[in-house]
Amino acid sequence: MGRGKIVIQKIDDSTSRQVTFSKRRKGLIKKAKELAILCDAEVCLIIFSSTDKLYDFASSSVKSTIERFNTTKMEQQQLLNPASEVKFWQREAETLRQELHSLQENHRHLTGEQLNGLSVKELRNLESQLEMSLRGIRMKREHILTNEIKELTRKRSLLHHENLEISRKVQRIHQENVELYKQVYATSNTNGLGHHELVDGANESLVEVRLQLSQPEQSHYETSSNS
Amino acid sequence: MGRGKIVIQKIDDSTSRQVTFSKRRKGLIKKAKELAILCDAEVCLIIFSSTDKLYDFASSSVKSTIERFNTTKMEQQQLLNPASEVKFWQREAETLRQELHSLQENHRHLTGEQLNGLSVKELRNLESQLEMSLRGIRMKREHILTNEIKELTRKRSLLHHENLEISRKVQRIHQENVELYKQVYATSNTNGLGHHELVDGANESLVEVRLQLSQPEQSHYETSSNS
DNA sequence: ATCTATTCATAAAA
DNA sequence: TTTTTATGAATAGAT
Repeated sequence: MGRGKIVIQKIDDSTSRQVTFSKRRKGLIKKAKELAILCDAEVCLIIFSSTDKLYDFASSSVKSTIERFNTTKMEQQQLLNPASEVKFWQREAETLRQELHSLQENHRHLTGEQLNGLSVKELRNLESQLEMSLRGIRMKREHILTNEIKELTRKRSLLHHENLEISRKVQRIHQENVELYKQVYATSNTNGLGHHELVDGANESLVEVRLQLSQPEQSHYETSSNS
Repeated sequence: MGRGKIVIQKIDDSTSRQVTFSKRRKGLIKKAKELAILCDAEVCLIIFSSTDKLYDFASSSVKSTIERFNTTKMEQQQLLNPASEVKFWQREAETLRQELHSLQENHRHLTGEQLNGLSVKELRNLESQLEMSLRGIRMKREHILTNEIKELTRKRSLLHHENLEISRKVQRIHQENVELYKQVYATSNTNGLGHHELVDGANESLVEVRLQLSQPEQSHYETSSNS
């Protein structure tokens, strides 16, 4: 009941996990209260958050409900002790066996083996179950990819700025070289060196500097790092 | 969430109370499970029905959660003991004082005294709160009246049948009287009694019998018993 | 914390 | 109990 269906599995993002915990805890306690009042029941709810914080609710009191629980369990055991402990474990085993069986069957259905004897409705349910799982997996994947893309975009922008900075520096250095050349040309115009050779030399060093500085910090991602 | 809004108060009809208990218990346990999984929390739920039947759920186990609860409470007390027990009770008192205050204010609002300083939205909420209460009370009253009407209808029908039965009996007696008269008339046609007088006498006794039998068992309701 | 578009839970009836 | 259906509630995601 929200903007979209969700898959029931641990929420990865700790912030939204916290928010959901807050909301659902409130809802759960409200419903526990309502059950107690509407149906005249004794209800007790104990919740430990993932950060070990304790929340509880009890229609009478936690202490008395726990005591009643213990008493009831004791009585059940006493009723059991005389002779029928075997019966209890037989029933327990039967329950577990049934659960196991239905789970095995469900597993066979999910993997697509042994689909015989399923009605159209059951097949539809199966389909939606698989679609839900797929959706959960895809959401997770997309979430990871989105994060990676964000990170790459951030790095790209950083590199871009760095490059601009360096271009400016190189421009300045080039300008300085040109100035230097002019000075040298002006003061030693009579020696054997040609005008063009000196200018070409300045341009070469400029190119070298640009190539050296254009490869800062390698991305730690395995994807291509062309920006 | 159902075919109609309901008021949160003990359900009178034991059958629907049972049905609601069944459904809501299931829903509550489902939500407890979801909270545990989604938010990685430890959740434990203990429910005693109004017929003392025990239902429980725990994300790990009831026993371990109760132990953790006790441990946590102990620690809280130990942290409290050294010097700050006073603080605890101060906070407790402050909380209670605030609850009391807000309840008093709400009471004044509900009774219509002191409505100053309330926004339009708050007044709308107040209205709907009162409407809810009214609805609850009216539903209760109508339920009682419906039951009374049912009961009265049942009694009326009973009385009707009884009356029919008696009418038949009276008819029979009347017939017998007529037969008797005929016999008497036939065997002693010469005495001084007139024909009409005897027939009238039979009719009178018929009327008397009907009146006597038409008022069986008084209704135990305080309402008028005209059927 | 507040707002809504959605999904979910469930009251009533069968 | 369980299923069905119409509706009110809870809440996921966005703000």
